[in-house]
Amino acid sequence: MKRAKDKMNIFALFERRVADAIKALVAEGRLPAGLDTARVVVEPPRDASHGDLATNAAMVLAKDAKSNPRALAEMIVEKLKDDKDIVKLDIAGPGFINLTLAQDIFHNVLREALTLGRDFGSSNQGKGQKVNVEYVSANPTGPMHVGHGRGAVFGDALAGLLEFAGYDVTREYYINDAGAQVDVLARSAHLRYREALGETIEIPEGLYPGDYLVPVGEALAKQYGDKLKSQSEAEWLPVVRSFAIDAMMAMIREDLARLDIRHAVFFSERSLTKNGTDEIRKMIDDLRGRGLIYEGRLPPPKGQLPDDWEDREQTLFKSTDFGDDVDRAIMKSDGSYTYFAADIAYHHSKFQRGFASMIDIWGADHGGYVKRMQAAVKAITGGKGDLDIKLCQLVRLLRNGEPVKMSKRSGEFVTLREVVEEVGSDAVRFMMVFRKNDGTLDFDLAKVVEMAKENPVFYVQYAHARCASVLREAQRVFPKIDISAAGLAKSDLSAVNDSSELDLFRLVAQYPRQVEAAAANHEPHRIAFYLYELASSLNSLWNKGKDLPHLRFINQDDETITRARLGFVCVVRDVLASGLAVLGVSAPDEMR
RNA sequence: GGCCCCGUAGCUCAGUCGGAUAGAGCAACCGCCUUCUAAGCGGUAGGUCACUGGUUCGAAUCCAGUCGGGGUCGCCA
Repeated sequence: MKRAKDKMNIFALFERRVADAIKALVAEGRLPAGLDTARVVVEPPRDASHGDLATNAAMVLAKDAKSNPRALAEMIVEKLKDDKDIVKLDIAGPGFINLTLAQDIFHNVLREALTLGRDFGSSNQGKGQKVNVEYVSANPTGPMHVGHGRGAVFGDALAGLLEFAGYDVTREYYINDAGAQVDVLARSAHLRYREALGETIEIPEGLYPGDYLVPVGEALAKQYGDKLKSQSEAEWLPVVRSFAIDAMMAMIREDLARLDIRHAVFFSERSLTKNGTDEIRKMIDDLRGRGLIYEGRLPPPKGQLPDDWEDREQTLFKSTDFGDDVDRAIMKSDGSYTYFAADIAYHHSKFQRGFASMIDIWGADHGGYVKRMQAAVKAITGGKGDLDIKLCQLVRLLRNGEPVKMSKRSGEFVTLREVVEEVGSDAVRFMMVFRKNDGTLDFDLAKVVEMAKENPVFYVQYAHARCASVLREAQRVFPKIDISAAGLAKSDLSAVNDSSELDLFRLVAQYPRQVEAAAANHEPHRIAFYLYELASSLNSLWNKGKDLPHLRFINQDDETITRARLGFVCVVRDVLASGLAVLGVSAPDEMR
């Protein structure tokens, strides 16, 4: 299987052949040994008239080879020219080598794509390496808003992408159930509890006013009667807190499920210090033993000084040893741990669970926290762990270009659930990754449900439906044709050779490469843009059949050509379905 | 003030670990569109890739600085 997958990636395939040519030249003594070929790439040329593939090998190696790029290119071309899969080699510009491939290559790619089906594009890039993707991690104090939704969708799409690229992915959620905010939640819920018992209550400033706690209060009343009413806060708080956190997490999980997001691990911050074990203490002691924890004073922040600033000795982590700008506090003045301290222990737990590779998805407002967390991971893993942190910028919710604001239910914001209910999971999921994560995103509730090319969700799904429709129609016209992928893999594809068809093939052949690049850079948006491009290419070809009937996918008088064209229609359908599946978006067979 | 992110066509944005003549959608203009599933297809026009300098055979991409926008800034989470 591995070999089949690799063979599918023509860029990787010819990268090896170029490398082999260089090796041969070294063996013959015509090039010096020890050349670094890491920067050699084979990529699609910007301009299709330059051929199918281009390599920078000669330019990259010229200096070390003590040669000039064009002379070197000629040597490489000489080695490649006997390759039967290459029909044309040009040296162009500053020393590019342009390769034009035999059409067979594309036909073979198509045939193998048909054979692999949904596996086409997947790879062994990750080699089964364990990766932990932590995302959402919204505080369990209320419903999720649209910003959470972006992180949720981004994280889930990235997880799916990495799985497709051969990583062993664990989806994880960190429940911040230990800070002061969950005490506030408990007090807010307790008020709702008293309300459920018939009291008239008023929610003071600083507590959570949202309606969503009303049912929690009612549930508390049902379970505990008036028992909690006579207790002191010290008595009822842990009970109500735990109850309310569970209720909030149930709500959040329900919201996530509507987007088909399901984490494998829910890790509780509180569990780090439960039942007599204190993982945070252990971690601090360990770091202290290595001289990375000390009592000291931090310089005051520059610029506007906080009102309550006072110079004070603190317990600090020496994050500056690992690239941070200042050392960071790990104990509060009342002796409790900071959030950072718990987070260090949490990431230590990930590492101990076998994740040398960790990815965190955070909101952009946590940008100031990145360096210290990465410093901490370096410290606790001895440099063996890698933490990539992807920041998701704000989502601006619009309706026909006008900002959407406020929601009664949540108390302050439009909830994610409301948005998913209005426009559907597919629109939310696709649009949330139709932007780079580090740019702000406009999400227009009206536009994402339009049936038009400017709405990418629709456009891509429609292209998939069109392929499915063509196959259905073909089955009607030619009942004898086996329209399954396996059946179409037997088609004689050599008749498909119109230039616009070959353009589409080139795009299809890029899919494995796009997946690898997207996975390597942790950028799922590349898949979304690729799918849009593929949909556009298909529709363009479809439209050509209007003026040039001989290019139509179904030709009633020619079963051979029809079989061949159905082959690539099937491949395009499957690539669209595959990419959409990676992003967690459905691929409908018809648009209604 | 420190740190992080962003700055690409009128607007919204892509741009391959540095590669050839910088792309798409929308808007504008021109043409086509009663098709195998309609919601489109083709074309024209539109650019000092914020600015300056550096590295390089080669920079939208890397580095330094400047300007502009956003975020963040000792114990919140």
